[in-house]
Amino acid sequence: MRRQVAPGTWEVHARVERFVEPVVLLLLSERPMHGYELLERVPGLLRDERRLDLGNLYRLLRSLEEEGIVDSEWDSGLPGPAKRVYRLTDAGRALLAGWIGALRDARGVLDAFIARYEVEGR
Amino acid sequence: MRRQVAPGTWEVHARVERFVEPVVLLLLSERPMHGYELLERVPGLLRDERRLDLGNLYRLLRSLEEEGIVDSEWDSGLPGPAKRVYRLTDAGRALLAGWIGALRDARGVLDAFIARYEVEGR
DNA sequence: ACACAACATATGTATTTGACCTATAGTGCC
DNA sequence: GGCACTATAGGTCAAATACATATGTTGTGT
Repeated sequence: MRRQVAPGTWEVHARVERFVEPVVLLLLSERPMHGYELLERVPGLLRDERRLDLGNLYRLLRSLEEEGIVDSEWDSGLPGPAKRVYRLTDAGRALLAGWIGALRDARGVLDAFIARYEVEGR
Repeated sequence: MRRQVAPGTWEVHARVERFVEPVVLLLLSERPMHGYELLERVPGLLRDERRLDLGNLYRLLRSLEEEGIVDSEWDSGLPGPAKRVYRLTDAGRALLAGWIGALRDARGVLDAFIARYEVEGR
């Protein structure tokens, strides 16, 4: 999140808590997908602000399934090892809508913060 | 950060990790202040997205001082108990600048995410 | 047929961050 | 003196994230 690269220069990364969750939901809302494919596609929405941990991604998927936000089935039809394909449920779609509202709020907070910084002669 | 208030309705809060840090830095960049005053002013920039923990705020201030990002002195002149007044150092100003850049990036990530959600017919 | 890289899912554990709770002491007021 | 308020501080626990390792399958090259 932050580290001093030289005296007077900081490398800072600002990240939204649990942001992988809405990213996974959005991708699954576009079409069903298996974990490994999410692993490849999630970083596109995170924009290298954070590297995705594969262990935590698989854990997230299983806990979302326990909550009824996604469901899954094994797909052994296609080439390669069997994949567990996840799809968004109606509850998942509702949760995604909730996330969108929350993220809009967060953007408002950021806007206000940055604007206040810019007000002062800098 | 999220909880189901009714079937089909989620209450979600999206928060930037460690956001209290840049908020404290911005407030101290405007003028020196003591911890208890920050405790009152920080929530204005957080916009009730999160409640501020006083224990963690004091810990943050002391760790920022250890890193040379702020410095402090006791002020027993004014009415009321003695206060430790913090002011931003040059290193602190540099760190705040780093945070601003990071927060702009985070806002970009949010914009892209929300835009992608809106593209689909919803 | 075999080695090997890539695909795919999964578990274990440490560290960091944040939430919640309690402690302590000075000051102003009634 | 008792009480609310100001002010700083520490302890502890749960959640979130980072880092590391395990395990089996499939496709490709030789």
